[in-house]
Amino acid sequence: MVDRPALSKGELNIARILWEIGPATVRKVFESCPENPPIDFSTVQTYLRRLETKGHAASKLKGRVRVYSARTKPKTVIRQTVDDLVSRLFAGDTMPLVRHLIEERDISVDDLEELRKLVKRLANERKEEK
Amino acid sequence: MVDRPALSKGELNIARILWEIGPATVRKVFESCPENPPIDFSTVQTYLRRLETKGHAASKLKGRVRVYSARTKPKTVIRQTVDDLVSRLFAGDTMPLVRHLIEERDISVDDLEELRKLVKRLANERKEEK
DNA sequence: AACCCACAAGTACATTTGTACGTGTTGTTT
DNA sequence: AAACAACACGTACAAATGTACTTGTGGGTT
Repeated sequence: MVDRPALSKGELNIARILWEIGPATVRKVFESCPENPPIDFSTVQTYLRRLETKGHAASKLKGRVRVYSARTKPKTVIRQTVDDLVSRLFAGDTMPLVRHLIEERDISVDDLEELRKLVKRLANERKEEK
Repeated sequence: MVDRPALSKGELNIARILWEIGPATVRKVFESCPENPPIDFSTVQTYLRRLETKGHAASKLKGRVRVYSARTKPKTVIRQTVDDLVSRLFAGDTMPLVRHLIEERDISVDDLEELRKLVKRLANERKEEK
């Protein structure tokens, strides 16, 4: 498990697109970027290059174009990023963030219901582990 | 509601300390920093200065020392930071992060119980709103 | 053949961030 | 008074980041 350098905000945006659309040329990624804020083709190119440098993407020349693909899974990067956030904002404690999310951000009734089930399931799993 | 520039990781660390210990001199803040990794007194000083520049802290000379105090509440900064994270990692959708937190990070049985109550309470509040 | 286009690859550059040093000033100790 | 300690304040500087331009090359078009 190599420890890759963390992704910056900009890099992360591009990585997300790459995860979403799968292996793609710079142009494809570029075209998948949101219109706003506008971003330059070569900026995308730079981000992809940096992603590769950091080990989060790989690329290969196919004919005359370079095709990039993700080398890290969303889950991994998400975990790293969230770990980082939790440690910085809440001294490593998970619950305050969970509370913040369900209290401060609007969660739909359906989502609440889903949460209820999820909590229940986890509580059960815990019981069995014992 | 002024929109202050976001805090960098380092600045956030210092801001957290300031929130925790309240108005304090550079030295106080410095002494409240974790031993490890070691940080220089003047690094702390710089962070505090930058926090002030960005409007997140205020300071006043008391006699010969400068006393810094937070100008933004944890809640505000937390909201901003989490907003940012959620938008970058999950395209603005809250639930995936909640799921990640309770599934991927170890939550104690007690915390699960607390969550259960919290969800219940919120669900009730929702019902009454209607 | 001459020209144009798309793209790779390298380079550029201002800003932000992490980290710290140097200088001057003012109380404190010898 | 001389020496020192504790700070404020200004400055420094490398690395990371956001953003983009330039140059060269090979295929497609006129």
